[in-house]
Amino acid sequence: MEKPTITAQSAMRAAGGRPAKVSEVLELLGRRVVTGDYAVGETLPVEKELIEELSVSRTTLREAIKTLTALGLLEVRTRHGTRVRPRRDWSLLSRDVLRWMQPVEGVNVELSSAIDEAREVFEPAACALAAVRADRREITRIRLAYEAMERAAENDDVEAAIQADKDFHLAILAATGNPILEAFDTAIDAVLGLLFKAAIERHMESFRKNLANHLRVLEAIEQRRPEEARQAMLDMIGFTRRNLENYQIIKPIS
Amino acid sequence: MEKPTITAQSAMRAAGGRPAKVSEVLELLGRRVVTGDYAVGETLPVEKELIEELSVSRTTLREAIKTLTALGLLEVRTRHGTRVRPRRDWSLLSRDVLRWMQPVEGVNVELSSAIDEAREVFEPAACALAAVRADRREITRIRLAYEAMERAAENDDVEAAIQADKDFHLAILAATGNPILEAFDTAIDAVLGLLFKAAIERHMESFRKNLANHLRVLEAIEQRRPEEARQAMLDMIGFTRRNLENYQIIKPIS
DNA sequence: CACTGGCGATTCGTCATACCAATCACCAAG
DNA sequence: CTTGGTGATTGGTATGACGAATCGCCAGTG
Repeated sequence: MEKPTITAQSAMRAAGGRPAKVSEVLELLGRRVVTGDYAVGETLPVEKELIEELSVSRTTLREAIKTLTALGLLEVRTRHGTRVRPRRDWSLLSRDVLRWMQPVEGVNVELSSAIDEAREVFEPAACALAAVRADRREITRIRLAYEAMERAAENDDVEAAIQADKDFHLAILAATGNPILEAFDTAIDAVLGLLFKAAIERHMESFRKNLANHLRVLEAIEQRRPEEARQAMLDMIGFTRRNLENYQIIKPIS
Repeated sequence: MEKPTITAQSAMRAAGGRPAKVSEVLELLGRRVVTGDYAVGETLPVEKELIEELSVSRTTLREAIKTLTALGLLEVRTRHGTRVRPRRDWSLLSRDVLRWMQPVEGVNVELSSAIDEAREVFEPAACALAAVRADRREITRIRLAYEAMERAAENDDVEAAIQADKDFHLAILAATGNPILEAFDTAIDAVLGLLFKAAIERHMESFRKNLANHLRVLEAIEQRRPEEARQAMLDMIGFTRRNLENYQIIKPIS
């Protein structure tokens, strides 16, 4: 029997405050899968073994596996066991999966690069849509996020800067009125935090310089100019990308 | 107690051939949620009631609910019951959720329009990436799909046409080398089938006219010309969109 | 020796029951 | 009216059991 590197874990706690055993098992097995402790195509130990190793009941184990199956990580076949599905079937936009794919500390360069590349594809388009469709409330949300960024820059508050920057992008996505594009908010929320944190901590000044780009985006949306909004976002992402590449948080486009 | 419109169900069968009760319950509850039988924010009946209504064990019910929770449809809180989460939390790229959102026959116009709009955003970009990164095997797959489209056009084979058209788009997505963009393959696979079917059945001639557009895309990718590939895909989607709008399969852009 | 048939072990799917912990509703005591 | 207790409700977990399909092994047969 193998010796998975992920053995112990932090005690997840549900809303109520209980230990929430299922989520512990879920975290543990989820990480083992994405880290390759259980390789793609490999068959996991049978239920009995996992029950003994994890010291949980079959009920708990099976509920955790059900969740992993729904996330596309596992595939259970009666009498054949539980196998790890190929990577392309994983729900990469799920918060849990994204979290498991990050190393314990730091960022997953491959994944972050892919997400950043995807952002370049759909965020400019999202801006253009937002410029056409955003209602007053949504525009206000974008503006508030921008103003929070300004305050954070003044106060040198890294945490607030990250949060406000994320909010800015999430508010634009929400303003597109397209539920499919909005599905990316998990990826943005889960990863931009890590990316921006890594970048801003290294050099707060670049965050300040980027404020002007954000303002251009905001004003273009307010003035209902989709093409300007698209271009402004494109410029902003280019600026950000150069920073992230310099710090080797993501790798350059091939 | 309410009377959900979804009460009976088709007998889902697992790989082996058994009834697969969990998937029956999953289908039933999933549809009730997306159709609004259980409205957003509403609390589902307690476990005991559902067990009696569905005539399944608690184990089976809970495993189905675990899956729905992983898909973002439900939220379970100890002592407070199971509630339907807001729509923006649903995993819209999941095959199951997409299927549940389609009416029993026909297409969901709102959803299809949103997916088509998203396609216009990322498929041209995917083409440009594919033109840069696709390896020989991936290009071959795209070409084979195109040739299958030609054959289907000659033979007036609607089913083959739909399948080949889907393959063409999926092959391009797979050739981007970006796992995030590839996550859309479920949406493409689940919805293009319905859209194209509805369109091609109405007018096979438009499928033939669209062949030239596909060929342009293929050749641009083979010749490693990203901008041409992007433009060709943009033209193709514009052509398709006009058709779909004419047949009122999707609604015009607002 | 090669093939056939069957028995038993394996493994996931489902069920029934029990107990726990947290919370809520309600009522009695002050 | 407030306080405090008390039981019912509800989801979380643990067990033990049975079923069905499959696989491996081995005895029986030609």
